[in-house]
Amino acid sequence: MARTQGSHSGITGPKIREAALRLFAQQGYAAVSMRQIAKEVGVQAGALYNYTPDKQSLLFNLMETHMVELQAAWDAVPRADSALERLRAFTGFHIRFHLERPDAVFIAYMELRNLTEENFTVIESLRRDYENGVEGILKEGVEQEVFRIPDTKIATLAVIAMLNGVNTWYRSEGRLSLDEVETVYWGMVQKAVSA
Amino acid sequence: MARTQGSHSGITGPKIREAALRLFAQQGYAAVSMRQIAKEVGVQAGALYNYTPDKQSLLFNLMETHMVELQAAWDAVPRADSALERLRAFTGFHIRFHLERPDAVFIAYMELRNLTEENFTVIESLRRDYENGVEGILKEGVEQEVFRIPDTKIATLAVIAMLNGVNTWYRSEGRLSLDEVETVYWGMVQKAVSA
DNA sequence: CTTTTATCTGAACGTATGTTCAGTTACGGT
DNA sequence: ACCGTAACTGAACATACGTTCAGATAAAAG
Repeated sequence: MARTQGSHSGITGPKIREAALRLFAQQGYAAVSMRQIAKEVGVQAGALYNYTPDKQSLLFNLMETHMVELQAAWDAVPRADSALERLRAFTGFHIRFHLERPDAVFIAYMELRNLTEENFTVIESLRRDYENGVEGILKEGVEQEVFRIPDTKIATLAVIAMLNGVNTWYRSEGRLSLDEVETVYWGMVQKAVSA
Repeated sequence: MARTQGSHSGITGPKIREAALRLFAQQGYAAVSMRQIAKEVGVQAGALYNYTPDKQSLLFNLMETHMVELQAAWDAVPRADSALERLRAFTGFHIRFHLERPDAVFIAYMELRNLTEENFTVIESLRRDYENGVEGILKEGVEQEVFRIPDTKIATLAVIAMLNGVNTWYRSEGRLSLDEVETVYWGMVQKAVSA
């Protein structure tokens, strides 16, 4: 047999990416085999190669898509009037965006070492772009003397690291609502950079 | 040939742990083979099994040692008088301890998913102990109204996440000295939890 | 010097890996 | 109704994996 009933090209591609995303996040890129992904999709391993040239491209594709979507989503957030308001908007955005995609976030941070050198360069560049956006807000706030931080680069990384931490513990059935989490974190971020 | 010249048991064991630590951190547990570790030590793969029952134990041993040492080192830091001073001491301690062992830190945070269920439980418990120590400081500060934070558990995780971020960017040849880094982070931590 | 023992080699075990490809099937277009 | 082709199978490829073990060797013990 070949080409099982009801199989359409438009459905297998996404299914592969979804399965790879979940499995890579759960077990790690190196620990997941192409056969494992194929099984999850309901297909033989060879069929995957109609959708990706190799395993590495599959990983890179997932990470690049995530980073591009992240940047696009942030660009789509209306630009607030003050640096303080922009930082608040960023805090909320970052938390929510990351909590909606725990697997992609996990992969984007943990599987960098499994990327080819060229692929790594691309992803790193996308990450730097995103970080620079945040640093821009901080710099502006420092100039206007609404923020006081000795080093905007470090502060940027510190804020992002702090916010990323949410993904390690937040559970939607948990004690706090998303709004509460956002409020708590905004309180800390705001104070941490305040003048 | 067997038992090459000058080989002593006291030297191969540590060499294996060092090689495994470095390789696991660089490439990930699943991506590193026993033969690769053996090559780094200058020995055949089979010889590793005189020092570890299997690959999993090697990983677990590294992680457990790291967590135990972390706790012991923090316990050895003299207890400061006020909650504020204790938090400052913790900030400095945590940054320095982690920067001295980037590989072990990386593994302890990234390879949890490659642990057996029982092994995972042990490591998680050790981590919780460490976190609880920090939360104790925050709780005390809140009671004495020197800190104001809506949720000490979240604040604990946020502070630790922020501090852990140092390891992703700090280079000893870089722009800032260790003391400067410590000062900058302490400034942010202090403000973030301040009343 | 002789014996014991810790340490390591080298080969082998069964299994799994990423990837390729000739062949097969079911769908889309005519 | 027929064909062309996109989509998939199933087997095969070379290579690598974790682990075991009989045998070899150098150091330690007597």
